[in-house]
Amino acid sequence: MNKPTPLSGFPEFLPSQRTVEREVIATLSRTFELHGFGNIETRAVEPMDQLLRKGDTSKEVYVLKRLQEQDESRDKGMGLHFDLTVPFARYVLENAGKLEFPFRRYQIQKVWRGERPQEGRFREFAQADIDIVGRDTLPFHHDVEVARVMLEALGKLTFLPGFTLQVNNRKLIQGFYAGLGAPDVEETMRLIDKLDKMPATEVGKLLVAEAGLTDEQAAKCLELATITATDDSFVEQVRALGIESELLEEGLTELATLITATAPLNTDSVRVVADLSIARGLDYYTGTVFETRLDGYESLGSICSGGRYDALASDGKTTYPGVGISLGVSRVLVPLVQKGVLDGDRKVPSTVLVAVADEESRAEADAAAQQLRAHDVACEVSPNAAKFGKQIRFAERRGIPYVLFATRREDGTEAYEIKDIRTGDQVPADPATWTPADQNDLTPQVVSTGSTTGNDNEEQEK
RNA sequence: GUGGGCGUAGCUCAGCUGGUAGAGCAUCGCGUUGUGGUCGCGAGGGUCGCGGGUUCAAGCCCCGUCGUUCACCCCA
Repeated sequence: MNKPTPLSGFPEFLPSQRTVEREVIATLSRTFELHGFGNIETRAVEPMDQLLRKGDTSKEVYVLKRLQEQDESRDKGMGLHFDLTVPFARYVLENAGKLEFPFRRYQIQKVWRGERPQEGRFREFAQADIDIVGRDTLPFHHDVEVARVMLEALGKLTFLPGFTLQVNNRKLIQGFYAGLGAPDVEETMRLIDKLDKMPATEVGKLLVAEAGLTDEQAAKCLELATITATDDSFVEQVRALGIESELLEEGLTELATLITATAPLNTDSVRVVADLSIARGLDYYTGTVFETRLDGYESLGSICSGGRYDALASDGKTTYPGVGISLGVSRVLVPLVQKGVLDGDRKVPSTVLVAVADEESRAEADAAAQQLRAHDVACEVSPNAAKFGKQIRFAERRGIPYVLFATRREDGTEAYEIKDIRTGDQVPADPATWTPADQNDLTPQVVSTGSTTGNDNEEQEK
């Protein structure tokens, strides 16, 4: 068989690299649970009509089909989910009678999109979502809550570069555009969303040409989008533009509340900023919207996004409003791991390699290994009785920090010595009780090599 | 889906206007006969992505194809 070529857009990790991903997932899960979010996992597949509702024809869905399918018209069709929000909405409706509202859950799963892969952009990738959904109503303080929870989680991922959480509010910008007299608020928003990819002057031309704005109106929209603030000072800046509408006021109040409430969570590595250029394309968001940039890796785009959707799900009688935010686990990790910035410190979980002096004594080595495992020290027994130098090198290659040797005392009784191959220190040890001095040696650890600043400087110039 | 770049050893790459396939790192062995890493010496490893064409001769030129990558689109 020929060597298989890797499939682009379907990233896979080596065992040591997987350490990084597992650590991130464990940290996220623990933080979410500390805030009372329960975990669910939904099936990989949804009916096509669920996936394509909201007339979103641009979504590239992977369709599921049986190989021997005879009658295609019989099956209404299934596709792999392209996010975790649509399946969650369906899940809420399906289990509405059994869930406690407001219902909060986290979900860390793979999703699939039939797009052309690029850096940080894949066809199969993992995301971590938290959402809170209410029945009929959901107070605004939950918008603040999801932001706080995600900020706390990101802050715990200390081996990653810093984050900037950018917040805006759809009511604010829609109210502004409407108050301005924009004929097509949706289109205006969609074009404003392009500001991170396109110069403001270009967007201005499009606003006139495609959204039907006058030059003055377009200028006001662009001016609004330049406003950023780390506190509620943006309110005055918006008012200074002289536009008034009820919706705008509502948005200003909400955004100010959120920024003020999350400001105390700012640290060196995690920042919250009101950024009025954030719009989030044409989506189901109705209020708060989030995007997140990773310091030094701005070209990845937003690595953690979400917001408020007043009609996450509806069964016709009851409407379920929600607010949530989703971290692109693969988007963050795959580029950093592939660049070698992040990795695990070993290729195997073992803390100890039990050396084998000769095949006759393998049983003793196995017994010593079991004594280590009995008190949770991961270990493996050398696969062969090669020269000890070879066995030490075997451990070193795998990143196993300790090697256990059986020795024979003068009186003929068996004793053990354990060697820390990083320092060369070798001391007597009892496999029944030995544990490493450093607790971190018990499990593989994430190591951050190289710079955490990334290499986006060239791209930042334009 | 549209347009550009690139496919040579496990990895990173060199290979001039066509003339017998190379380097560094990694791997393995020996020096060093049961405690590694340094150093020295040596060895193994290739359908040059695949198919066709031009030529006395193709890694190199031409056509096709597949893979990959970047940009657009869209987004985690």
